[in-house]
Amino acid sequence: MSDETNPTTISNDAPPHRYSADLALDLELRWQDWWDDNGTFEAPNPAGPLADPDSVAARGEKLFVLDMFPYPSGVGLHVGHPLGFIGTDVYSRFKRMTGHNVMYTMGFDAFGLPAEQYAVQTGTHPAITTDANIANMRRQLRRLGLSHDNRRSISTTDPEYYRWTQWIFSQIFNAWYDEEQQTARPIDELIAEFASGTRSTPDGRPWAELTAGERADIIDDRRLAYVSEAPVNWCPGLGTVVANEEVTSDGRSDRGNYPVFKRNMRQWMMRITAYADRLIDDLELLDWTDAIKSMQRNWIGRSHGAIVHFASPAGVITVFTTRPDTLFGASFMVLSPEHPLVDELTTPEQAAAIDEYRAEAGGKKDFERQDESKEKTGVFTGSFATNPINGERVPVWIADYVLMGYGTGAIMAVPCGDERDFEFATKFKLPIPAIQRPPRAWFDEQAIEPTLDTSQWPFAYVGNAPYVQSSNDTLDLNGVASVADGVAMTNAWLEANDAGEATINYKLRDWLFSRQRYWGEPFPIVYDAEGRAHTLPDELLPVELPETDSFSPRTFDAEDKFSNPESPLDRLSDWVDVELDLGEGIQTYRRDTNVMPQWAGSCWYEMRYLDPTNTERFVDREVEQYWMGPRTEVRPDHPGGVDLYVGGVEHAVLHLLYARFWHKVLFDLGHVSSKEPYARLFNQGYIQAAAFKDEREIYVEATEVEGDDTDGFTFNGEPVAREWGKMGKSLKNAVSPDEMYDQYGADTLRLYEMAMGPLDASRPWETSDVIGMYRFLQRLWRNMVDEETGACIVSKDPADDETRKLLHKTIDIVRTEMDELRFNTAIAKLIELNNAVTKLDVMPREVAEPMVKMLAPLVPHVAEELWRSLGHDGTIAYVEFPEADPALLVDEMIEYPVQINGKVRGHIQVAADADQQAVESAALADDKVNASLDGAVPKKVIVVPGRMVSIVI
RNA sequence: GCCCCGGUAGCCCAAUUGGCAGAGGCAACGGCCUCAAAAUCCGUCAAGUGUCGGUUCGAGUCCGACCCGGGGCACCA
Repeated sequence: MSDETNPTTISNDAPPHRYSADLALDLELRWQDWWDDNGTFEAPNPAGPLADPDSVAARGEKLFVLDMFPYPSGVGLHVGHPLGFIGTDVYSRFKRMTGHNVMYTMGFDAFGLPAEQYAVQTGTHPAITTDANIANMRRQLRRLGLSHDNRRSISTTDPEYYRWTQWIFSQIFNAWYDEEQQTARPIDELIAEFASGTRSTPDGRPWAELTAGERADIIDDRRLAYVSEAPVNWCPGLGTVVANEEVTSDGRSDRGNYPVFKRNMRQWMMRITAYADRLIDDLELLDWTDAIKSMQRNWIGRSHGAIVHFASPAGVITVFTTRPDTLFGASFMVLSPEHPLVDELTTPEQAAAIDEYRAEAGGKKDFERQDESKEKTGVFTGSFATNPINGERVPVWIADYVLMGYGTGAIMAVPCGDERDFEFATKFKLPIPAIQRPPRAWFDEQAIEPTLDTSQWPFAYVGNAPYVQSSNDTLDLNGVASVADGVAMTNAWLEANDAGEATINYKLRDWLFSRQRYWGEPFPIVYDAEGRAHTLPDELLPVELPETDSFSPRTFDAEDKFSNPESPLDRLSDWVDVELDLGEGIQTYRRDTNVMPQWAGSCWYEMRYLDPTNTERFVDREVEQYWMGPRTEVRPDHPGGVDLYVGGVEHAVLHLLYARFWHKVLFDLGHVSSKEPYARLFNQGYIQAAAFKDEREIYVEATEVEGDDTDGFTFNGEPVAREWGKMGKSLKNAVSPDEMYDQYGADTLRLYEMAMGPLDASRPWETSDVIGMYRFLQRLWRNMVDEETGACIVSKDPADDETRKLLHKTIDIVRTEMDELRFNTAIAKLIELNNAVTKLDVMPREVAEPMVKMLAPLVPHVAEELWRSLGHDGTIAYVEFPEADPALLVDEMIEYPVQINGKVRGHIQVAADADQQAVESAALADDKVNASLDGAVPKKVIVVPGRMVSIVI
């Protein structure tokens, strides 16, 4: 952009004290320094190293405002990133002015793949690039004027931080889940129960008779963090395993988009499934959007049902079903091709077909098998099982529509009531006995006569309907009114006959917690000569990430699913082998060479903000209680946690689920008083931006595109197509905040981002719109400061009544809107007030002072400057926010619109305290109304007090 | 296919939750200033609320069906 067309470039004759980008730059940098020098935004703690109890008392009610933990990216910020940060800053500043002690800071989630991949490419140690990226991001954020308590900023990569991440891991490792008490407990208590005999061992032998190894096996099986040989997601392209939550629905890694394969491997797992019920049930206590809650419920996937045992030549086959009441209709069984009983069930005649099918299924990725549109396939094993409810002999098949990873990996097929089973039965000519009589309407819809001959049915009937052919000697469902009753009766029968029982099944799997990478937290684990895992004692933490030049895991051809992970730490034998005394005398141990996933550091970071320098504990108890303790005055079952958590919706089932899980473990073990980390969650929208593709479908630099909607867009004279997408490098449509600072200053950028729409809505970025907010600040400035001399020009004369009323109405609305995070409407009201004052000859001080206070949260730099200009010392940050005088909010006269049959036909002025009869009389006396009535007699007159009059004729 | 959001002037967005469709900003147009222009300033214009139907004295708002856009889930037994 050339200087001639830059709207903010001040020409030579511009007044010296006009609010310009240069002036904004000057005062913004000055105030940012001032805030830092004076520790303006340091929040006092009630106890611990940052204790300042007097100040805590003086500040008022506590409030913890939190942004989602940012990753310090190497490419820097674009204007889409700070949307939420500006929102939390405005809110924090507002709350400080309304009597709150606000906890507000920001740290960096700095472990992870991008820094490591960059290190591999450039040979620079990830610690160096990470530090540089953090420094750059701190600079960009500081330039925005965010009111962070900088003493509390942390990085997950700092050994003083990950020391406590490792400590928490040790706590989880040394804990087990007591299903009866529904709580995690220290593992020592489990050992004590076994030792004392209050809990019997799995095989019943006394604890004292077990070998050390047998005892350890029993204990290790119960830990909340455990090593297991289980199917995991192996990603050769990344050279590491990844969690279920990190695999996209098309079977690729969410980072890097590489294929992911199911492989059995020995890996660390976290027993998050123990918390499945509490993670669902406690959603009730949270002030989160229904969208996020339903995503979490969906991911955990709790379904109530029953397991049913079918006898077979290979032993009992257990299935999970949500409809045990349909057991009479189970006419065959289907096992997943991977089911362990398949070999034994397969008859010699069927062996070849089964082998072929299993080889084929095994060669497919999960997502290929889950393609719903594809036709059902399967092979008969040759064996039959026995349906326990009616003794029928049912054929056992295998098919890839049954997944080993859900339920028991085997189903009872009820083709008349399940569409998948119906398709399968139809294709393979298996019997489809009817066990419900569908309603007449259902047959009418299919345009067939009602019949129980299922060969006439086009598909399965799913729903509530009377049972038929559903009885044996001891159970009769025929005539039972509802599915719920049928289920209950069948469950009772199953239990009475040892054929199954009611149960709950979850989609959620345990969390795969180890990664074969370099740039992450090392595990605080060593293995003894028998290969048994031990936690290191707390005094040996942190286990620092060893120095090396070779940060890369061995990666493989992305499709090479038979490759094996090789962690970078494996290669560091000096580090791996370690001599320690863990109570058995000095011995040689081998360190665990995995690192933790990136999510580990973000599972508890908000608590470290509270007490960042504490060397005794991850957070002081009293400090945690103060900032995050349950607020029963808000609601009796308040779970505690952060008061306002702002971030994007993309972490719905990753970070938010993992962090809740860790927090609950810490709660159970008595380390924190809050049972949830984030009491209120607000999902901010995204800033989208136009992106342009040329005819080769390649994105072109958006800033260099010319043209508009109606005439079409061109790039270098060639036509290009517009689309909307998330702002970013890949779409070549990023706008850097630095550009905005140069052109307008940070206050204008802040104001624009807050004014362009509600915080939770996604909206397109329009650089050309930013100038509106800049003009507003310019007008505001001009109303208070002489553009020639820089002198304050507000008048000490009182405001006229009308202006005063407008001021108080504005105060009233702005207070409410800011409290509700509706900054866009608050800004509109402030502009309206300023526009009204602009029309006056002078700005009265009576308006100027409250106006500056109201603007202080939004545009803090210019507000501080004007506050000084108005003759005040110090900062405006803790000045009390204006309160409206209720007497000035009511008008003496009210204008009522008068409707006749729904159309506005006139207006009347009535005293505000007039009763309904008086309003009605005034309406009927109005000339225009009478003219419209034209002699007609009103049938009805409706007076809505304070609103309108409606006449029906 | 299922579950969430959202659809209001050319554009971004308001509308006290059933009460006069407009608060604010951009753009456009006109004017002041200027030799001229930019910037600033002053003023003006603009949609009947995605579609169809219903409830009501009165519907952007409530109900029903559908269309479009964004997000999430999906052979989960």
